[in-house]
Amino acid sequence: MRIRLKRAYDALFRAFGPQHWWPGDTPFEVCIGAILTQNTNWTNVERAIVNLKGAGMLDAAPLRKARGDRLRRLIRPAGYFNQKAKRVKIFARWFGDYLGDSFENAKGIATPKLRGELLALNGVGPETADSMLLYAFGRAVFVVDAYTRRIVERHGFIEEGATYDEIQQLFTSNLPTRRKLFNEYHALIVMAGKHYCGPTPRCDGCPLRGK
DNA sequence: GACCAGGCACATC
DNA sequence: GATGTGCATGGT
Repeated sequence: MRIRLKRAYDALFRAFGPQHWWPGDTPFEVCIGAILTQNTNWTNVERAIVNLKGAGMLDAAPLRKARGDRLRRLIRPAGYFNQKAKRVKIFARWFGDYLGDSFENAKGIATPKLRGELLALNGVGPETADSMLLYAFGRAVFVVDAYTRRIVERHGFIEEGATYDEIQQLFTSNLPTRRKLFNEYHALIVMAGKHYCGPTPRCDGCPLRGK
């Protein structure tokens, strides 16, 4: 399995090249993007982020102060705007209360502890927490999303119906624990998912065939 | 018009 | 513990 996962990575990297993820200017923006992209197309999220940025609202303090109706209007294109407006506010509050509005203050906190804190927030589940940990906090955590599940199930890396934790362990226990590797691998999986491994498979030309 | 997109919380059994 | 449902926009 170790060698299969490495071969799959190499094939994806050859096919797509470096992805330079996460698409976001600041760690805080990455966290907000992680919430906004829940079950939603990224292009819709981008509109919401542009709106927030234009309103000077892509920071913890203004988000905490923002009126609900204003916030909902700004993030509307990302869908589920009622839920997501609450979740973004909750995250911004936690970011101030727990981290004093600075990612620097997370430096001394062990990754499992930090993950637990994130998971305790309403609106932050395993994928959102792990995306934040990897792409905003710089921790070596493997992100499992819908594409990851489809790909590892279809290509027989794991049995169908595996849990989030099991899929995550498939990667973390068979790859060196490197932040940059986890970062790139997840980004490449999303690319493969978009191009070849959607709900209806388009396996012709998929770099993972036979891997 | 159906289906899909980088989930999550909550109710119910 | 497993399963079902609501949440909502914009592209194909």
